Amino acid sequence: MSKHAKEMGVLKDHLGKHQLKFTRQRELILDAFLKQEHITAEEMYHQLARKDPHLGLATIYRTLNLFCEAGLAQARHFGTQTQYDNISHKGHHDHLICTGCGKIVEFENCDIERLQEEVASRNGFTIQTHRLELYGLCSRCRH
Amino acid sequence: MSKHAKEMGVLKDHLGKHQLKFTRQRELILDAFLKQEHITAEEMYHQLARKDPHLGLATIYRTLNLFCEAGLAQARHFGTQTQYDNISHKGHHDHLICTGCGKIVEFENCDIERLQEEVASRNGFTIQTHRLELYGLCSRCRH
DNA sequence: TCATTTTTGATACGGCTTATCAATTTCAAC
DNA sequence: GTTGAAATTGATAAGCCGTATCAAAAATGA
Ligand SMILES: [Mn+2]
Ligand SMILES: [Mn+2]
Ligand SMILES: [Zn+2]
Ligand SMILES: [Zn+2]
Repeated sequence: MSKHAKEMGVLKDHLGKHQLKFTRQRELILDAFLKQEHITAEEMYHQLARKDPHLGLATIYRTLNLFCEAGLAQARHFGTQTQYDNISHKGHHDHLICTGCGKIVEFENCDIERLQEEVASRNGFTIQTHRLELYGLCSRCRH
Repeated sequence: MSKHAKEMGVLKDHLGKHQLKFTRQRELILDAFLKQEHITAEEMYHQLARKDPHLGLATIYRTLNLFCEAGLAQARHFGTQTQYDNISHKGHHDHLICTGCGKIVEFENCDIERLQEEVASRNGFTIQTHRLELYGLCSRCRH
């Protein structure tokens, strides 16, 4: 049984339901993706260049977006490039980002979430999504 | 005494401190900018085309970025284009954004801010900036 | 195997913003 | 008010990141 059997199953389910095909590239990219917490398309392109030098960047983008549709990934626009967040085994969370070294720390805080709902309803809004990112220096970079 | 004398003073101070010059374009753009809460460079370009058809888009971008450095504006990346937020007479705030009509509502919530600090320090971070955006439907768009 | 449909990879394109650079304007010193 | 160094402007090229295009290749299932 492969290391990522469960997620591979999620992907195959999604493919089956949408008349999409299971390809060598999709398998390769999923395997690499699941080893990461956050990764950009470009980073993955360079990583995978060793395993398959002919894998195109467009395929990486297409496939990571496919993972988003399948619920395995989520696109996050932190800096200039899109980070694909591996949410296969995680619920909702927000991020702390170090402006020094780029380190990303995940966190959840129900109190903040609840206050967000309060702010929204006070203004007559119904929240669909939100983004909360805290930018600053990690302990290592502060010194 | 002009309507925007105070902000014009802030701009002139900044110019003086940085060996920059006071130009007709900068005055024109500041006047238009201060009448808005949030505006994109493109929107301002079209608005000002009537007053000065030769005003270039690059000048608008440059000048809005200058206002950011002078502390009069703040760039916010809500959607595809950058919104320049008029903060000349406002403190820090976050935003509710309607995904239906694009309406933007500003809010402040010290409790959220305090919890953010807690999360950060618990993780060894010192916050420099943050972004909090709540996306959803306003009361009008919900019905 | 065969036929149909989807996918892939190379690359052109597009939206938004900044860089480039010659011509113009500002402004402080005469 | 002239002058001249320095900054600014406007037109447009370039850059970045991601998507669209399309012919060739691969996958599916009858
Ligand atoms: Mn994450
Ligand atoms: Mn605002
Ligand atoms: Zn760091
Ligand atoms: Zn609305």
